[in-house]
Amino acid sequence: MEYNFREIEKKWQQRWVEQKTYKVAEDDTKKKFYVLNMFPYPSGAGLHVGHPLGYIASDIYARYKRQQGFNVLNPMGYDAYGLPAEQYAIQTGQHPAVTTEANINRYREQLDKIGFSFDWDREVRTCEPGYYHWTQWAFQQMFGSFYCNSCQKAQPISKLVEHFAQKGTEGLDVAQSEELNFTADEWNAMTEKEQQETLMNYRIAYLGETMVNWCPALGTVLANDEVVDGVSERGGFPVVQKKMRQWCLRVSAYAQRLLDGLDKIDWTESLKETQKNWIGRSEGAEVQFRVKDSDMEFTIFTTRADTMFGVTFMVLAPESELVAQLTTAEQKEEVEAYLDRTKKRTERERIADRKVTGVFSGSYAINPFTGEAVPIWISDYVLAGYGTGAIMAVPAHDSRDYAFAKHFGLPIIPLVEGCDVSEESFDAKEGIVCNSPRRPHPSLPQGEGVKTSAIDGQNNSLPSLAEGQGEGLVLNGLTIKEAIAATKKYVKEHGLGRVKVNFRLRDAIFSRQRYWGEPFPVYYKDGMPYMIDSSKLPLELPEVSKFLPTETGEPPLGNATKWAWDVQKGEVVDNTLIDNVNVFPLELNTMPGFAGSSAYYLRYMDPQNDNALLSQKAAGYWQNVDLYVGGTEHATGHLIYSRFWNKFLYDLGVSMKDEPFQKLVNQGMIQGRSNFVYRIKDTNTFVSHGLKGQYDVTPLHVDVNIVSADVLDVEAFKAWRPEYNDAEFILEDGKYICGWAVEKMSKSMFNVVNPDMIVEKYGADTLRMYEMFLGPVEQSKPWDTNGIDGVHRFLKKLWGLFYSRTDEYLPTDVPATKEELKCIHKLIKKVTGDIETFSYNTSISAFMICVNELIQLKCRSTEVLRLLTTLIAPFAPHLAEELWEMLHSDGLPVTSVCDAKWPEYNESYLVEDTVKYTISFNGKARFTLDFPADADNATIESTVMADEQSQKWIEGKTPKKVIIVPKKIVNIVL
RNA sequence: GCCCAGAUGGCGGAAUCGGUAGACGCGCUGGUCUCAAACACCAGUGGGGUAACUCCCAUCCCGGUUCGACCCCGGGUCUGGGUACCA
Repeated sequence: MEYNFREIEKKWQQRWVEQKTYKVAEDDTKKKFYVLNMFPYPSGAGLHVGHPLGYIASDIYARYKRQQGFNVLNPMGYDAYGLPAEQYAIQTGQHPAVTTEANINRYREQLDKIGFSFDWDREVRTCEPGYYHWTQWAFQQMFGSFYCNSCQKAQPISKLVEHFAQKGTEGLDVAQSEELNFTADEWNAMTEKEQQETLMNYRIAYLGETMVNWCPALGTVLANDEVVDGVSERGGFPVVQKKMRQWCLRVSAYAQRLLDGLDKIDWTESLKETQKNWIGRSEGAEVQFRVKDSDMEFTIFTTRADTMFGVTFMVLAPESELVAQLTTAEQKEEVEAYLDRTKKRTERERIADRKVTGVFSGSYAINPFTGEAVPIWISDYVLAGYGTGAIMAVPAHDSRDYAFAKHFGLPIIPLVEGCDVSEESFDAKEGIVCNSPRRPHPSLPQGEGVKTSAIDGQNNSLPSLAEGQGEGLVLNGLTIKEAIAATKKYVKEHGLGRVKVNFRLRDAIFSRQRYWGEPFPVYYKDGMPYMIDSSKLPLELPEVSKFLPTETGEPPLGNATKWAWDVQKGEVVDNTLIDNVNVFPLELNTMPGFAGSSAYYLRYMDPQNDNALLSQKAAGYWQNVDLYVGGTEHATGHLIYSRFWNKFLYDLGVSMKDEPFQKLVNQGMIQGRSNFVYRIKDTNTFVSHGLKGQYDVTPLHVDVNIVSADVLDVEAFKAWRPEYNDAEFILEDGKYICGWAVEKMSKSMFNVVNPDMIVEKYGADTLRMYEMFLGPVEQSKPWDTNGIDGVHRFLKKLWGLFYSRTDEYLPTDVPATKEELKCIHKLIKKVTGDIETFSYNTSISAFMICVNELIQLKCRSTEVLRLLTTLIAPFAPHLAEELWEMLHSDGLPVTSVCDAKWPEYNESYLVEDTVKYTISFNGKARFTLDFPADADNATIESTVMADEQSQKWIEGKTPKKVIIVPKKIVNIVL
């Protein structure tokens, strides 16, 4: 009987469905294990061979854990909202729901062929009301919460309102957009609208006026991680900066917790590093600068407090509110021209063109340490969104300030002993501080009302600072680190500013001007947003006549005619009924892609629950994800957002764990292996790869599916495209050899390999094992169908242990021999260890070696074959089920191999009788000798010394040293 | 620019603690079977010299530590990824 994979796979896939083999439920008698894949966006192109890589890896692990007795949750679903379906809808009028559904069905069909152990009863789709109900609910909870810094936790906004009513902002330590100060009386005197607007400053989901990445071509805003090199990640359209009122999530409030949490989870160091950089914690100081001839003051942030004596100018971001206040009348025109110019530049232009630009505001700031008046400039190298949007420039020790100073001829004052700043700035934080304090700089006038900090000649007297500011500061002689600390302390003690930690992580912009996303459960009354009653959720996405923005530039939901909220009835009603008394307009924006993917892992725990995101019981049992498998491209998007989202839900008591994904494995990308043919220029003649050097040729991509082992199927090529019908070929050795290259797998390179085709030709088990055999899961590697025969051959060999070529069923109840047991126990040890470390490729090698050995040994033992079948079940589940069934044809009750207990190896079978030692002289290996496994060092040494071959190498010398490494090597140093 | 990861045969990749390279598979070469091809099976396969045991050279480059280095340390080259005026 042949290994008929088609029949076997069909049979078992059917049986798994019928018997609901992979259905899981909470079971208090078993320990849980939660395996999760990053759910796919169902694109129109279907799956290629790279997509299932991670799913196969996690499926193997899930099956392995199940065999170890764990209750394994291994769900799958679809991230169903997204731009491509909407773009397609705009072009064709086809409703995104329709295309999405069709794509999902295609994905499902493809996935089902591969034999995953998913519990499909738990499937989620982010675009379904039953799912996005809870996305909307979470948003409402964020709207109704603020973040308390002192208790490090989200709190109900009502607590804050109470605090304001009693104490105003006094004693408040909370996350906020800007620092507000008001008294209880002032709060109580505010109108409803004023109070609501004030609360926006604190809510975790808030409506904020922010600079956004506006993509005119897509007609929407994009999050920072959706913008790559100044163009949109999807489509590659230009992006400009624009100020808009948008929903935002106060992710920044959680910055410290997001950073600290990284220490508690089992992710790769490089991914943690990426997140650390993205969060970007920096410790520094905020220092106040007075404006000369004015009572104005402004604050800057610096991490280099030690460079206070090197400040020679100040710079404001063009978008800073200070610009208008500090621009003098005579500079006004020039400043406005500059602002206009910078506003017009797209993000991309700014990146491409790093010219130094800037304009003088006309005002001066007074350095509180030197009393000098330094000019205030405006330049786009300072960002409005970071720190305070204003900096003190120290050209000697910051390369950007240096470039600016050189360009505009501003003074440069070095502050580190022996540093040379004639050509470039000295940015390193090492060396000994000098010039602090120092003599006044001749080109920097003294500010009014501030005493001089002059040092006369060699007199090292302290500089006197602004009146009432106490003792001066001496940094000279300190290391930079010490100087930073000393200055911070001084700043704090003298009320010049405060010590401050800043984060690079920004709040997430949560509005998208799109149709195909979750609608906000929000209506507007008097210009202020209100949440619709949570008992009325979900608020379903309305139908629209077209998917483009309206003529007035409103988002696509502006096209909906039934998109108003009747507060009395608690339902969506026709827009014509809007009276702003009982019926109000609904929000027209929708939520971004990451909204639906931020808590889906929680929903899998209890996917059909209509009363809550999930029950406390389900949450208590499943806790969090034990193993999360997905691509590294989500490092600064999804993996930040969902950690934030989970922490918020944790604060609410909904999620049980502070971190959602305990262990994370990043699967590598599968690249395509493209093939090329070489057309001789201006002809229809193609020359084989080895001879192309003799002609002037154009390489052309050729469909990899008509190439086998780099040999072109010439007839198939002629049939591929009409223009090649009469193509001619110059062959080598009678074959047309193609060139190849590793590229991204994509249609345009004709290198897409479809898993269905592989399954059809070789079977799912071969596909699964081959994908794992290609190399380590974490590594990117090219797909090369050529190697697949080896794995397929192995499965046939495995089958051959059960059926001879003459269709004789081989296994019998003969006792296993010592060699067979040794062989199989070695395998148990190897495979168990490999699965734990995701080294599936080496496990598969071990399987091949073991099966070959068993064939050599003519193994017939059911005992051994049962163990072998158990071990291979996670890798090749269909075949294993079939073999398992055959092994139980003796009348024993047949259960699925999925529940076959994972075996433990017995060390006693693995013990070797003798051990090989390599004998080396002066580190050069010469020969080997066998010793009994329990021989001691003294015996080994004396035997080696007496050995004839050794004597040849020793040549009568007395060895200086003899090193015996257990079971490996004897080295004799002469 | 900064941060991270990596570099081993013709190819994908092995090598647990530093233990004397190249597991396993592909490809290639030769053989068996066949009218022939495919499949299958057997043998060989890092490079170089030799009739041969054996020997020499080989894990990106240079240097170091060690009896011994793909592995540890220092310097450099290249490739991939992240990030980009974050003060």
